[in-house]
Amino acid sequence: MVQIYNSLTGQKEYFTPVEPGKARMYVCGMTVYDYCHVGHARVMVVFDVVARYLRWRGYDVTYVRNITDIDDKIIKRAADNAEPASQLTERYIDAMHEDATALGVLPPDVEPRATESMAEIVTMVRTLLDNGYAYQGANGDVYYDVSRFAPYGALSRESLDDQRVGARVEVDENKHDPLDFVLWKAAKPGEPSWESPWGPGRPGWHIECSAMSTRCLGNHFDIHGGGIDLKFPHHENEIAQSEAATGHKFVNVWMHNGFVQIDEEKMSKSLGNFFTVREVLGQYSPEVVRYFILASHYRSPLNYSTENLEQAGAALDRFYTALRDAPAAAADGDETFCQRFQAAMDDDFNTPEALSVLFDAVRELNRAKTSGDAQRAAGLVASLRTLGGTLGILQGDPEQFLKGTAQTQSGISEVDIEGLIAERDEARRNKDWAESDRIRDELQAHGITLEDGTGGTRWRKG
RNA sequence: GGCUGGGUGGCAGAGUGGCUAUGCAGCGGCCUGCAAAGCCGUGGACGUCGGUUCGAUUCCGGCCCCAGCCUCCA
Repeated sequence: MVQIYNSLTGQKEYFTPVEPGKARMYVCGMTVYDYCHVGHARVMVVFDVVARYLRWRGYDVTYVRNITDIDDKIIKRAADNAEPASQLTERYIDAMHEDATALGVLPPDVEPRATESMAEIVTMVRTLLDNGYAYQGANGDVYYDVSRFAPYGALSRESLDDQRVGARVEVDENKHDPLDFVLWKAAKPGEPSWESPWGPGRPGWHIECSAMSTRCLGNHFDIHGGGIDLKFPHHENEIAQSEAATGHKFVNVWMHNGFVQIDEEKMSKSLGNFFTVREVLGQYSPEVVRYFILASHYRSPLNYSTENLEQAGAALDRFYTALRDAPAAAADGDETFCQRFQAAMDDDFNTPEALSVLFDAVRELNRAKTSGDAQRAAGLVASLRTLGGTLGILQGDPEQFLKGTAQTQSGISEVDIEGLIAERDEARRNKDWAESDRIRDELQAHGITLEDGTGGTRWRKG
């Protein structure tokens, strides 16, 4: 059985869906006013693996990942650019989809946008007002009254009083309590707005997720995920809004992935120490980035460094070297490795452990290849490709992966490489080892490594 | 100050009350013209102080240190 660490209870729990056989999952996606950075990539990859794995385990998964396409930052950025907000968001939504596709992230089943969910948002705000969980301030904004929701603080495990002690929120005379938060924000002149019973305005950040998730998945669903920085206040507020509005339990399992860090510090837009996905993909293949993310457990911090990216590349080289020259995958994989892999993944999606199982399979595959046991090798290839598939890796052509984008990076074309190899073959036939080694060194200087095998000489990057 | 997670061998990173994690790097061997790749073998670890236990890196407690949240942030 799959076990998942539930942030709400602070422990691993066996996954028991609301509806047997189904898994309904909502993940907080991006606010689209800029390019995705590696932190966003981590969320996308991590929950992509959760969805893939649950499907592989036989669940009928509905995966919803929203897009926040209206908020203060978007408005500000659009104003700075002197362009309509919608034009700005369209551009970054396209960019996000490109990044996701490059990283092998499968599209979610539903990708709702805040601006397309206004009816549900307004309805939910109205319900909260009608039920006495919200009030309208003198400035026209509608606020959630935190004191009315008794379980407030359950997710962050802090009482209201404790939170007020450390509160850094600005004093706002429109609010009854500093911890109250905006549900509906009245529009200032020139700002994008939507009609509502409280005048033209836009939704607060938290309400849109409550509205979109319950609209797409029902009042009560299985998994809600996002970065750990969303735990408070965003997710805490979602619970307060949703449960107060629907009267139902909102979410069973809360999943939060850890940060990407740089030099032991959180990568974030506010700190400015971030790398965008497209920057990184300019230097490393998407599969390397994906492997780098999965080589750490999703709840741990992930330290971004060139060294760690290089290590991810080296690990994939080993996989693809084993896969190269291997027989075609058999119909069935190896039972033992499959079980070990499943046990690792069942334990709160322990991808590092799962990868170690795959490495053990690699050793077996290399042995089988050496001993000429084609049947065994074919079974192991099947295991690697199927199990790798649930992680979204090892689906490529080995030769292509190992040669990489050597031509563009090393400044030497594939034709030239082949030419030099032919020259070196000639030298080797003449036992001119000096010339042979000279050519090999020359290629190595271009980042090309040669391997002399029984079937001739082959090359790879690295 | 409150709350969350952590501190594992040269690096990355899992895990376990007594038995090899895994990958990269190192060392020895096989293979090779020499290499590379691969295989075989091998060294090296669990922040600190106490406690529980026949035995703790693993459980409990104190302490130290790190990261994060408490304000927009994946």
